[in-house]
Amino acid sequence: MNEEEDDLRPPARLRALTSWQANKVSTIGARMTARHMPLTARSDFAVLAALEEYGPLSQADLGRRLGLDRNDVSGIVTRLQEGGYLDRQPDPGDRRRNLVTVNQAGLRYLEETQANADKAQAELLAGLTTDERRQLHALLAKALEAHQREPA
Amino acid sequence: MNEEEDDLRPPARLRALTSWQANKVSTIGARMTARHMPLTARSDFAVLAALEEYGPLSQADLGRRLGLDRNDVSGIVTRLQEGGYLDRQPDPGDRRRNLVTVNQAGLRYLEETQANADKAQAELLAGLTTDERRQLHALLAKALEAHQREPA
DNA sequence: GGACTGCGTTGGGAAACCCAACGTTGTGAG
DNA sequence: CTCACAACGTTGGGTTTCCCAACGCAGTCC
Repeated sequence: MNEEEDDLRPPARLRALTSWQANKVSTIGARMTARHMPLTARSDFAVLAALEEYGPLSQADLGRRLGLDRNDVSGIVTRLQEGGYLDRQPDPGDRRRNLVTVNQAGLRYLEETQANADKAQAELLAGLTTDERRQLHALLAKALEAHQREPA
Repeated sequence: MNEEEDDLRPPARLRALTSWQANKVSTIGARMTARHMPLTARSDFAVLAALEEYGPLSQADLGRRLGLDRNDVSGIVTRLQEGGYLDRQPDPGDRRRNLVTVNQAGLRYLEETQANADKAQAELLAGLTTDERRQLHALLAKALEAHQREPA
């Protein structure tokens, strides 16, 4: 009967907006992610990846690197600390700061989360060839470059 | 002093994730949008665009077309109705449904929002050439196609 | 020493997403 | 014709992300 089964498409005005597309891709990515891990693991992943790559950081630096607000970083770090994945100690050289350091458990958790993220990623990009995935990645990276110095 | 000013980059593990990129692009898009209109106008735009393109729809159909939850559609439609942008009446043929119809004010509001969305879009994609924008749009569209039949 | 700034924390608001329940209304099977 | 079932709209709730504002404390620069 319904000769146009997949005519359930969003309106053209929406499909024309790249920002709407990006939002949809992001949402679907979150759904794929949620199938492999709790959503909070995304923030954990970001923080742990930053600590692994750049070494001990203050929470403010973490926020700047990840584009997160200070208060959100505070919450994430507290959660990770309570989970035993990192250590938080006042910086001896600047006692305003908390020096945040990953430990072994954190690195293990990071790898585990990376594996799950890769699975979600593969599902998200299922419709694209390897070349197309590379192109998409490059274009998104270039679009983001123009907004490096945004508020955070 | 700081020889690596733009070394404030997010960690490589994050930059490698297309889903993280898409999320960032989406967030920046929201920021650009917020500079031109209240954020709620995005949902308004989606609903009005669907009504304009497909004619009167039930709220459930709106949700399916836009990928929104029924309760969220309910709220948006209520807001738009209170703003005088659409009419909501029980479907005579199926009294479970609300038939939602755009009116003239709604169409005007749609065009106004479209103009603001275009401005935000231009700012979001400032770093890309026209060709790159086209490519990015096509790749995102293709990636989304593979997830047409998702939960909603 | 005093103004200024940065840090971490707390509290809060707005928006999107998702789930569960309820009463109402159609539909289809027995 | 009933009765079970499914769809609709509504309400309420929970979670996450992104912001903004304020506070007390610590460093910096004149």
